[in-house]
Parts: sequence; C-alpha cells; structure tokens
Amino acid sequence: MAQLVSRNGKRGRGSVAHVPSAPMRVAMVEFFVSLADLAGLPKSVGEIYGLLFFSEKPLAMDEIIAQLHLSKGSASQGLRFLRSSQAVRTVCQPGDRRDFYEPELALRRLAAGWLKEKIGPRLAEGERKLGQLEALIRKESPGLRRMHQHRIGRLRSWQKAGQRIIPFALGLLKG
Amino acid sequence: MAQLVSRNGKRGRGSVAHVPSAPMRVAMVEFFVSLADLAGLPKSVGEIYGLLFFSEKPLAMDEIIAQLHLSKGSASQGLRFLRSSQAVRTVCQPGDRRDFYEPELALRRLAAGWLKEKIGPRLAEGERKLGQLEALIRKESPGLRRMHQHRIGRLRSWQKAGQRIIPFALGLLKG
DNA sequence: GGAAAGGTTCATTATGTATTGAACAAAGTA
DNA sequence: TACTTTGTTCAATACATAATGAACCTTTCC
Repeated sequence: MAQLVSRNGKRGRGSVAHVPSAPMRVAMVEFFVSLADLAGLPKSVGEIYGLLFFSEKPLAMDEIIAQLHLSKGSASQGLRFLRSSQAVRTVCQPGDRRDFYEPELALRRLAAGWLKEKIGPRLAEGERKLGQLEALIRKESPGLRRMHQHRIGRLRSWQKAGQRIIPFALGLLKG
Repeated sequence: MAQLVSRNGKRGRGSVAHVPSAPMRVAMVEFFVSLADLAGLPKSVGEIYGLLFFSEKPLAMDEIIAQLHLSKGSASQGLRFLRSSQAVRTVCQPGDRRDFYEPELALRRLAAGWLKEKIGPRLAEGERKLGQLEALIRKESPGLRRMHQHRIGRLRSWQKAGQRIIPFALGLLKG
C-alpha cells in the first residue's frame, strides 16, 4: 500500500498538476461520448477513449474507473474493445504490474477499422440481398418483373454510391 | 361491407396477381429493414418503406398492417415519420376515404433529408463542443495547453472531413 | 504456501427505445 | 342522430442493449 502511493503521482500535497481541470474533462468526455453514439458504440467506450485522448500520460484501468465512475466490468470490456479496434495501445511502466493505456492518435486507422468492421459487412449484406431479389424477380410475370427491375436498379446505384464513399472518406482523413 | 370487397382487388377467384410473391416480399422487406437499422431507424419504418417500394400500386394503412402484421400504432407512427421525411407520398383514390401511400423513388432526396436531419446536427454539435474545449484550453498551464491544442487540432481535421463527406455523398447520388 | 493486486467473465439489473392496443377524435354514411 | 370507417395518441409493455458487481483466474511478492 505504500506502493499505491508512490506508484502514481496522485498523492502528496494534493497536487494534480498533470490532470486536466474538471470542466475540461467533462467537455472532452462529452465530445467522445457523442461521437461514440454516432458510431453506434456504447457510451462507456466513448468515455474511456475521451479520457485517454486528453490525458497527458497513459492511464491504468483503476485510474480510469476512478475518474469516470464506472464499474470494473465496463472498464475491462470497454478497454478490450478499444484494444481490439486498435484505438488504444497498451504500454508498460517500469515497476508497475498494471497495464497502462494510451490513445491511438492517428484516428485514420481507427476510422478505417470502423468502416471495415461496421460498414463493410452491411454493404456486403446489401449486395447479397440484392442478388436474392434479382433471382426472385426472374420468376415473376413480365409486368411485375419490369417494374421490379427498375426499382432494383435504383437500389443498385445506391449500393455503388455507398461503396464509393468509403475510399473517399479514407482519403479525406489521410490529408 | 360490399364496399370492402370491391374497394381493393384482393378478393375474387383468390387472385393476387399484382401482389409480389411471399418470398419476394420477405426479401425486399428484409433489405429495407437492414437499411433502416443502418440508418438508426426503427425496424417498422424499414418494413413499411420496403413493402411500398416494391408494391405495384399505392397501399392503404390497413393493407400495410395486414401484410406486415404490425399494430395500428406502429403503422400510423411509421407512416407519419416517412411522410415527414418525404420518403412516401400520400395519394388519393376516387371513391375511397383512405389515404394511400406511394414510395418516393428519388432516394437522393431521401438521403439528403437524412443527412440533414441526422448527421448535420451532430456535426454542428461537434463544432460547438470543439469551441468549448478550445475556450477551456486557454486557461490551462502552458505545457498542458500545448498538448491539448495539438490533439484538438486532430479533431478539427476530423470535423472538416466529416463536413466534406456530405456534399460528396450527395453528389454520388445525383448521377 | 498464502495473501493481495490486477484483470476477466458472466449472470443479473438497469436503461432506453420500439411496439402494442385501447381510448379517442374526425369524417363520412344511412 | 346513431353508426361505421379511418386514423391518431399515448400509457403500458416488450425488447434489446449496456452497465454492474461478485465470483473467479493469474501473477507477483513475501
């Protein structure tokens, strides 16, 4: 427990020099929470990433838990997700058993992962379903078939548009 | 009630010539359900739009309810939403009090509405929050401030990238 | 070995959102 | 006017997903 005190600089003279002010922390966490929400990710994931993004130095899980008031389970799972998405990196610190986390600042890679994991499968699924529809159409009466072909054509052009957006978006983030 | 029979051609010789086959209906509804899910809209909205998209002729609410097995409430609210997004149009039919619905096929307009309503506000909100963060940063110690400025710079470039995607996406759908 | 810290798992609980259906309003119809 | 059809509203319910926290490994340290 003496260790607990020396391990991280949080104690002593009540100094918290390297910790952003409370309103700052709130604002930055909020920012990423709304981003997470947009991306369809759990709030806790946004909170954790937000906290790390503005933290001067890597944080350990127990520090994250303390600052965000979340449960061990949420923190563990949230970090697992962020790790698997390569949104955070694990770093070691000499003389400390804990894992410390650092945000991946090159958000491009992060976005690429998100697009690939979340959007890519959707597009593939859409493709598959369009194929299904086209197969079914062939068995229809000529009148119906004509109309359905036309409408499916519309969907096809959408599908293509969607597919072109991905590389474009990635290009934007490169600059 | 004699009216009920003559009103729509569903009765008589068990003919259902203008109604797509059941597997077709399933496939098309599924397609739009997954699209709705992607867009963060309720499943029922996707179902309704999907049904209309492949229907040869406009459908009334009670027909939609019958084919999709959903409640009056869901149908009413779903149609209200689709109307407000201009994803469907209301059409009248002589000698029938009911409102009939037709899909808006120019999906571009639909997407434009979605981007404007769902994505636009997010970007605006992000802008606001970034401003907030920048204001808070100025009160920080020089060391922290430098780092935060750098990181916020990253977010700014993201924000810009996001804003540029909208017109690009709309352009794609135009062609 | 025993104790404690660090971390994960997962059944339970909480929370937010969609759906339901009954009550209600409006507008014909007889 | 009484009755039916059409459609909306909204409180109650169902459902899906996230958060919780206790039980449980694993590793380190004495």
